[in-house]
Amino acid sequence: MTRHELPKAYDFRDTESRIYAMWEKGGYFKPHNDPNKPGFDPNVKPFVISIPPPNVTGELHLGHAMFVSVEDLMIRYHRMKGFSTLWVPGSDHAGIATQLMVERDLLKKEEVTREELGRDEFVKRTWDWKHKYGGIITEQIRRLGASCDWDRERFTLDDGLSRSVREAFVRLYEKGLIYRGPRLINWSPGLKTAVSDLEVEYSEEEATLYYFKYMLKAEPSEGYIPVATIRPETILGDTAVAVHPDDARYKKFIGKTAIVPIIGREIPVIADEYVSMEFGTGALKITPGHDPNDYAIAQRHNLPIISVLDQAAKMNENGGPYQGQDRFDCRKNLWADMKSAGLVIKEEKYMTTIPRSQRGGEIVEPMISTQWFVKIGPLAEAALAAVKDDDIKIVPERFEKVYYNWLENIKDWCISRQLWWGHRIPVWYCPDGHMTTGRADPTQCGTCGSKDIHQDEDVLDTWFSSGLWPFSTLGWPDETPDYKYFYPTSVLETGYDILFFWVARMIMDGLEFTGQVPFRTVYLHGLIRDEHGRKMSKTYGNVIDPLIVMDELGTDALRFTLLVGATPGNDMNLSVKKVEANRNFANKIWNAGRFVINAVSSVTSQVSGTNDRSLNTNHWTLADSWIWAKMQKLVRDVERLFQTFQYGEAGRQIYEFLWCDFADWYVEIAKGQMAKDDTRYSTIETLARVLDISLRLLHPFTPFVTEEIWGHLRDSILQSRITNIAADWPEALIVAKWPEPRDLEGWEDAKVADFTLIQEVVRDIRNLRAEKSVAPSKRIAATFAAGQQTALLESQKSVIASLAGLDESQFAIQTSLSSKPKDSVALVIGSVEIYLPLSDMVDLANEKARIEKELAETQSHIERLEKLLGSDFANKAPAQVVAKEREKLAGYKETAKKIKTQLK
RNA sequence: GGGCGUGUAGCUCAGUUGGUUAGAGCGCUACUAUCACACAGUAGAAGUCAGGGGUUCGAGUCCCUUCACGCCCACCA
Repeated sequence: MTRHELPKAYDFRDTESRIYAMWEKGGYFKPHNDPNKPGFDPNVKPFVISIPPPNVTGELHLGHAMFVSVEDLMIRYHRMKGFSTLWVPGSDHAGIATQLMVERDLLKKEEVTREELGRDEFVKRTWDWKHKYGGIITEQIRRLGASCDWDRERFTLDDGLSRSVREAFVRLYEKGLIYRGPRLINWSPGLKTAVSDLEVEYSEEEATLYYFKYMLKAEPSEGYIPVATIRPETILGDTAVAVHPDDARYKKFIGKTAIVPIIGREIPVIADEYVSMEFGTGALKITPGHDPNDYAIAQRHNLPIISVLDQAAKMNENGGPYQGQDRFDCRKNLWADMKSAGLVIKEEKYMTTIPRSQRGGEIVEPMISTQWFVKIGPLAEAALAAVKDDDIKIVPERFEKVYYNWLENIKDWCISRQLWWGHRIPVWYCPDGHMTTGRADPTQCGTCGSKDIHQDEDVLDTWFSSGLWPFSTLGWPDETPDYKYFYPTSVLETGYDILFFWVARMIMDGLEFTGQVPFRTVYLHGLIRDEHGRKMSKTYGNVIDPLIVMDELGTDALRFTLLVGATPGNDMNLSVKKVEANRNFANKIWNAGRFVINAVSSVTSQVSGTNDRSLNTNHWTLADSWIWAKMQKLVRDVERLFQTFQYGEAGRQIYEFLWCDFADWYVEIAKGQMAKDDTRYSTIETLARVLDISLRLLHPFTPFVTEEIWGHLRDSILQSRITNIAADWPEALIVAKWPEPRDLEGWEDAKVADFTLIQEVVRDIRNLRAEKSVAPSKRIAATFAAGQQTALLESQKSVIASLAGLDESQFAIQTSLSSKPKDSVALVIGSVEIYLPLSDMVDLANEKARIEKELAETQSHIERLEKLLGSDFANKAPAQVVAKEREKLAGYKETAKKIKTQLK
């Protein structure tokens, strides 16, 4: 069978889609041990991740690329380790975001508002939108190489998940953990809905602090109380003026009556310790309808609550003459009127925190509104305990503190939203106001039997359904085979920015509804910023589009960059340059692979000693032993690093091994070894073995190029006459076995040390040649006086010759020399002296300077080490460490001695 | 106000049980179209590991402290 020549450069465009289709068609993304299929073995360990469901309306951004890279790495690693892996994909209906997008679209295309369409029609249109565009994001996630089980894909509004939501709501309701009532909540006037505390962002901004007079009733001699506010329009909703009980200035006013400016309403002056005497004027206007602190004070003093804003944040009927005005217009007008009335004291610029909507950025108003809440205390306690008791581990650990802090101070969760797109609250009201809920839609009031019932108009916060995600996607509340086998999931991986929004809520919900933690480990990745650490934003124009990056540089390059450039929990700065570097790495893998594959394919005749699948180290050259020892060390290190979630470091080490050890050194030496009959086949075997293992280790990072090359390697091996390669060769790398760390056999350290000396010799000669401007193609003669290393160097003569550009026919290695060869320059490495006949090309004076410089360097090392070894170090440091330093010292001393003889 | 993170080569960053010559990529300098790869190779220059103090035989790594930048949480009008 003839094979096509592999192209010189890796063509990821052609490869990626083909490979992905092959994986999907092969069914490799499915758990190999499926509880729904015959032959299921409950003893096989599952490894499960629920995808953080992207917004169904979303477009792929780097955050998605990050989580897919990390999660796919975890999944692929465990799949290769033999776990029955399941990665559940899906998307989130994203209430507000989606509704807004569809609204905008309708307005643009049909010039129609949702109110004009009506609720049913609007929801239908939104579903149409979802069916049309909902697949885009999942298609884009496939491009990243995500090995999700797409047959188990879920959507937070699909029938099954809607049933989970219903079940969860009813359970909480029945337990008394859900209640409805008027409370002060965050209101978004633009969206006309309540939002939760988490959806409000506070920004430090300059505002105006308005000082004015709160006039007192009765005799004018009693005067006024000065008060300051940032929001004058709320004066209209004041129901008290508060001062500190011990405040000498205002004590006399406590219990008196104040007059609300312009509208003339009478309100009491009260005393409350909350008021700070030092701050502002020391007196506080109390607007319980529009300020959380004032609300709390009003509760204590039984004050009435007056709302002055409507849903669009315009002044309502309590706004007196300002009714109908926008909140900011009212502020201006009211202040002007107060000025005319002589009530104004002064205005001051003031830095303060302004609450803004996370979506849209408009100023959020605290408002009294009737909403649904989850009594979160009991849930939070359990969630707190789960992490404290180590049932759940958070990586990196420092986020546990953040998590504790949030849960310890958590407030009830407002779960109702005045939207149309979402899970409608499953509660029905009769004309008498009785509430009825249930797992099925009721036909009559559960209290009075009235058939005249209507469902609550609100929908649930999107995060209510997201909180159930790890188990709702597996079939809960039914005890499905999937749920029983795959739940709890293994790792929850996401950005630290949604620790509260999502992770904490899943933990609370998981414990509440399933009685188990929803996952064992939380792995938090950082946020991606631009190359200078700035947030990526459209206004800055510094957004990197992962789709474009993948088009231009390949998916593997992007994935490797995100995985290797990041530390868990730390933000990462990304630049296209980095991705380019990793595109080069993919190409390096490709070409190293191409070399090995060609070598394997070149073996067309039966090789003796085949079918020996064990390693026969006796036939190995030094380089063979060295690369094998390095390889095994890498396998051990990668395993250790993976176990501790240090994926970046693992990736770096594989990169370094493949590029520096394997490609730069071993492959170069292999070229020579393959030219000789006695080492040809064992060299090809070693090349193939090392490449195979490297590709396996690298596969979770760069799945496409490794799969492609491995496939060619596999074919070439199965077709060649070399059969004694100890490896399993399944049909695809994605399901190949993860390399198991081997025990050390004892010879490794010595071989590595020997090879390191060869590397030093080669490097020093190359260095000298470069320094002396010897043409790289020129082969030069050499004489070695190698002392104890004579046998070693003699055995590596051709390796040294080819790598250092020596002429093997004029290359002598002796134990010692009676005299220094004439017209030569010398190098000294420990006890090895190297003479190169270059003196015709060099200035002898310079040459002397070079040697003197080397001597000086060596002697400084000697001094340093002698000092070190003369100190307490020798007594107190571990013997091994001391011995290592002693060895070094001996080496330097040897070098110095030899150099000195040169100078004579 | 509380908590956390970061500060290592010109740039972007690694460096997890403290081991004595601090690494990578990019960029820079010189050389090389050699038969895996110029998306490459070889060689090189470049760092008082933010400052100070401490623990230790030994500190980029642990402790204290100062400075700079960033983030999160929090009800002071």
